[in-house]
Amino acid sequence: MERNTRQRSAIREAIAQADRPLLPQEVLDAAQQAVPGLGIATVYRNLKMLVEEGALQPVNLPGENPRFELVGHRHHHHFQCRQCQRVFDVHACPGDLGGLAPQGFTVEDHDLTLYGRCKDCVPSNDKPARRKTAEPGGHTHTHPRRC
Amino acid sequence: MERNTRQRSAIREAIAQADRPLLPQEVLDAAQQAVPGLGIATVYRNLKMLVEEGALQPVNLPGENPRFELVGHRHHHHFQCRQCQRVFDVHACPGDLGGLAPQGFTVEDHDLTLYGRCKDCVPSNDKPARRKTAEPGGHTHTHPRRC
DNA sequence: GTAGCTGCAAATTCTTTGCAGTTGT
DNA sequence: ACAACTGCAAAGAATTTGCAGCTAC
Repeated sequence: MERNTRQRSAIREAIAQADRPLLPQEVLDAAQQAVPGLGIATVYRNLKMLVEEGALQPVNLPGENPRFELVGHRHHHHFQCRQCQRVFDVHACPGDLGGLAPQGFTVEDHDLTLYGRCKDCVPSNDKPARRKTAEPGGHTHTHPRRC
Repeated sequence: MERNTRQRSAIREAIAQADRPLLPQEVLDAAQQAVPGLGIATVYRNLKMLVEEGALQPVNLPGENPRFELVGHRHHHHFQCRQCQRVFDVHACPGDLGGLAPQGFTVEDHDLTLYGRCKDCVPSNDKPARRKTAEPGGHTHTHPRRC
């Protein structure tokens, strides 16, 4: 049976409080406010459990490590700010994209990511809104051109 | 100055021959046909160089390790087969998506990934077309719902 | 009381880097 | 000749797993 530990509650709560998908490290930082001794392995284990039991859903963006958010947000996409690197939900969708694939291919689903500046990082503002996740050396950022 | 080694030629050639973006390991496998002793570190080093000099571009899909393809394909998107996991180019685009983001957000670019079955993996066929990249244990596959 | 959970440390996977030897030009 | 390049092995970063002790029920 599944238990209700301080750790699990703190992790679930950290994600519920956030207004955007969080990285495992961000979940750890937030949940440690409530449970100081909390370890990163426990965060990973609980994120996996919570996803499996349907409480959370992973948010995978191109070239980014997985983030996590509550389920219940129905089908939606994401926006990543090029300045502060944070990710936000976008509750809009271009609609049916079945016609875009080559002949003979069957399209079942799609993922869409928008890039630009978030409300807190208007183009003139050069300092990130809040913290900026340290840029891992190996990250090759794709900068897709305009359509 | 930049040199012309057997290794670099083999790597460039492997990618030029492929009809789809390749993972570093796939590049290694292909290039080793021409240069048996080739090491994976050399592949990574050359992929990085070739990207920096503008010969290659990285292809990042959600939750996937980076793949590489030749540049020159103008703005395009990608299709991943749910059966064989291979990735293909899609030379179509839904167009302007600037209207989808929340108030105050500025959209500069976008990434789109389609999921479904490729031509070789029609829905009735349960065996992957060719090789299937071993499924890394940690991979949380997002299965976005229909729009 | 005991199965489930936790923290720590070791293991994995993917990628990068240090180094000594090799090779284009 | 000599700087660029290569293979190997060690180092890194993100994530997973083994294990002995802890704790919710």
